[in-house]
Amino acid sequence: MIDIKAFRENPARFVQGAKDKGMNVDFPRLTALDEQRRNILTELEHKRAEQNRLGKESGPQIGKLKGQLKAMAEQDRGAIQQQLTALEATPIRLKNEVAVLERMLSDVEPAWAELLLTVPQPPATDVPKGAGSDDNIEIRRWNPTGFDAAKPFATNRGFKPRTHQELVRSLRLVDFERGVKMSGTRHYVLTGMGMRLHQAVIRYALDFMADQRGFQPMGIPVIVREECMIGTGFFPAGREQAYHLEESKRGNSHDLFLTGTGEVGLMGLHAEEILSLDALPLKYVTASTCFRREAGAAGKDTAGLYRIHQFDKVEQVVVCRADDAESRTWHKTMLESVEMILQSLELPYRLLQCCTGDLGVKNEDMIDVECWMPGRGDSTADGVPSGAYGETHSASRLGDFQCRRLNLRYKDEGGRPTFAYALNNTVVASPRIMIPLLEIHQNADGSVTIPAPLRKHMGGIERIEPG
RNA sequence: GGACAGAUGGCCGAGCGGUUGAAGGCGUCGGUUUGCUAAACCGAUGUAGGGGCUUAUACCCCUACCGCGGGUUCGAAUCCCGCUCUGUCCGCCA
Repeated sequence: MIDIKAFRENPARFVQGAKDKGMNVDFPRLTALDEQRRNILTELEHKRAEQNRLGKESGPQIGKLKGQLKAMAEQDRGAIQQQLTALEATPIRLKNEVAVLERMLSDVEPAWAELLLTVPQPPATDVPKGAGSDDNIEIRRWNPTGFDAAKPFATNRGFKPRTHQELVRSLRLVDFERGVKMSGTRHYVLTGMGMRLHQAVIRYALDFMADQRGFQPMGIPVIVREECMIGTGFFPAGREQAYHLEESKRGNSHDLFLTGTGEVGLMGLHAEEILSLDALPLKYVTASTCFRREAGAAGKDTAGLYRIHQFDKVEQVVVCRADDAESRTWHKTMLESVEMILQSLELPYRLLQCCTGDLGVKNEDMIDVECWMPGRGDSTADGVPSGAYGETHSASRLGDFQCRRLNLRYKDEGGRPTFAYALNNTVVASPRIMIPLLEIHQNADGSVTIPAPLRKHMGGIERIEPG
């Protein structure tokens, strides 16, 4: 959520920000509602102040007179009753006026709040402008020794690559048919060494973050209340992306939602809290199952492990002081962890600075990491895929957008409660990462070499052999 | 699933329908005293919104907040209704 005060002072910044992100927000309506709301509020507060003043002045008198009235004989009550009526006239008038204003407020307030939630965080000033992912700017590439992703796989390795779909079938790592039988399209079953490879990479990433990078490992709920989804900025915009458990229809108090990323659980942890300065920065890492409906992605990446409804992800999150420079430093540090892991797995990758049009509602700066996947891309004349980079990671800086919604604050040096800044970044998401893992490390004989760091999590084997 | 009990500030814990943003205690911060520490004493110590003043802090004023939402009343932490949450006991259970 944006700061409404910042919006009043400089609406142009938010209007431009939404425009650069390619998002439509009814700003004139927001301005109008905000003004109405403020005017009503001001008047209401004046009336209430008057009420309070009278309550102290004439209130006790009224009470005394009412007491006298009770103790009196019928015929003597007239004079006192008159006094009472006079004393009560103004408070009763105020009461009615307040009621009218309150009704007016309840007309504008909900619409105002709802609209405010839809205003996106403006992109950081140095984020390149652009319409969509085609305008993202490559920052750098990395290749393992002996492999150059700029050249075809066959040139690098001396044989034609199999796609991950072919590999998981011949190596019996994934059973798509039974996955679909049980749960429908975009579902799958990990089998045998497929499950072990999946577990190995998740476990390796979590351990790496905990042991080498000082992040606190957490196990968090993946079933959460709506407040968590709104607080982390996934709702209302992404409502269609989340699985919805309609518990209220079964007589329970709250509906629940399956989270699409561990970020929701990690950020929800300290919602509604005021942290002490020395508690920061929070550095959390979690491994959690993620659920995505992939609404609106019909027909896209339908085959294979690329786009699926359920997967596991190791996610890192940092909550730090409201300081732009500090947030940028953490952004680099988090990405460095990702690069260390990808390099240790010997996967070619590149970093992309996302342009304004590719940002979401909640982030002001985002860098995507794409791994080279030999089985992706258009097929060449001989029917072999050309290979292409595919997104495997995403690292976002959110400013205070998320913490503002979550009401997550800390006491700054001067003791003032301040909304913290938040960042999040994929450490590794599997099975998607298994695509480059299998495709890059495949051998001419159809086997796949397991990168050294994963072997101890796979019973010590070095290769997955066909058959 | 059944039966009870409860929800008040950073924490514990009082609170008659009006003078209670809320006693008392603890904690924290500042000060005094003191070889140091400790103790003692004095003072301060919630959040949000709006306004004033200001270059900006500071400061001043107003409003709201005693789980949440309604209601009664001239006036609600206090009375009434609904909801949520927490705890305890019993049952069931991976």
